[in-house]
Amino acid sequence: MSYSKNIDGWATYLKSYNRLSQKMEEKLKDLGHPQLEVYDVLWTLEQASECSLRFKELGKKVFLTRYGITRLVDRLVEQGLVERKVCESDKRGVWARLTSQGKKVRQSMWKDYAIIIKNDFSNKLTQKDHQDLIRILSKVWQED
Amino acid sequence: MSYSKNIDGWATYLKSYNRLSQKMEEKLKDLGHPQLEVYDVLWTLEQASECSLRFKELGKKVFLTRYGITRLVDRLVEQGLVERKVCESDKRGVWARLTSQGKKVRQSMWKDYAIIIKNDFSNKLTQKDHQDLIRILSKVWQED
DNA sequence: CAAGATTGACCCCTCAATCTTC
DNA sequence: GAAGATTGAGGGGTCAATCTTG
Repeated sequence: MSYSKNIDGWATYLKSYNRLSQKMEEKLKDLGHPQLEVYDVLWTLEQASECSLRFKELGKKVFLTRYGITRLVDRLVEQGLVERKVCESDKRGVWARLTSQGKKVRQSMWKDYAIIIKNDFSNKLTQKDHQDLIRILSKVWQED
Repeated sequence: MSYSKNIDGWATYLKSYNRLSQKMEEKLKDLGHPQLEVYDVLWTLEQASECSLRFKELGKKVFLTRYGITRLVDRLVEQGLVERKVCESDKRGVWARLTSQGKKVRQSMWKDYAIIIKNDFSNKLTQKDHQDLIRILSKVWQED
């Protein structure tokens, strides 16, 4: 993948992300934590009002495709990290709600995750690097 | 994920990559192409001397874990894109070699992939952005 | 019929166990 | 016994078909 300078940017982006995220996920797993996707769901719910979101909304906010949401949440329900509740005002919808157990698990993950992020990512960059990176990546992707 | 400025950098990196790569993969799929992982393997082989690599080497150069290599290559062999050959000097090893059909498929993918990269990534950044991005991301990850 | 979610079938990945060759 | 690769079982993603409610 080295046809031109512009392509090299993409190649570096692709490769650095995959290498780094794989390495970090491995560390989390070795510490007995769930995958990053689980963290993403738990954290997304915790940020929401009353720790609740409709499946539809949750699917949009999380990185996963909407296909996976039902089954992923099912697993979290089995583990007691999330509750589900049919929406009363529109019975087509379903709410997912973070349980107190779910909050504990997220906090426990964060304790290690934060250290990993700092060691493998943040501490390798200067403040200006961070600013530049955010500015540049925001150009190729904007929040919904 | 907004505990501090340093964490925000990671969060932006994570989210931008997942959103963008998902969108680009979708476009490739809609055009009837295989997944990016397949491109990665074909291109890695094409760059190698005589379009051949040992499985071990291929697994290291590609983003995937080594676990997936046997089965992924099996699929590519079934599709006639790759050949396999036992290594004569060390019969524990196996060589994977890109076929002419595999070259054609990679070129066909690249025709569309290059356009997608330019539209969704390269053209949104300045030359300096590209340089900065490569410089920054190289700090968090160095090639083997 | 549309929206939201679930299900079934299929595909692929993961990991540990295994096989062959060194 | 170690290195390189394969296999089987189980987990999980993907997509189309389906079900329910609006």
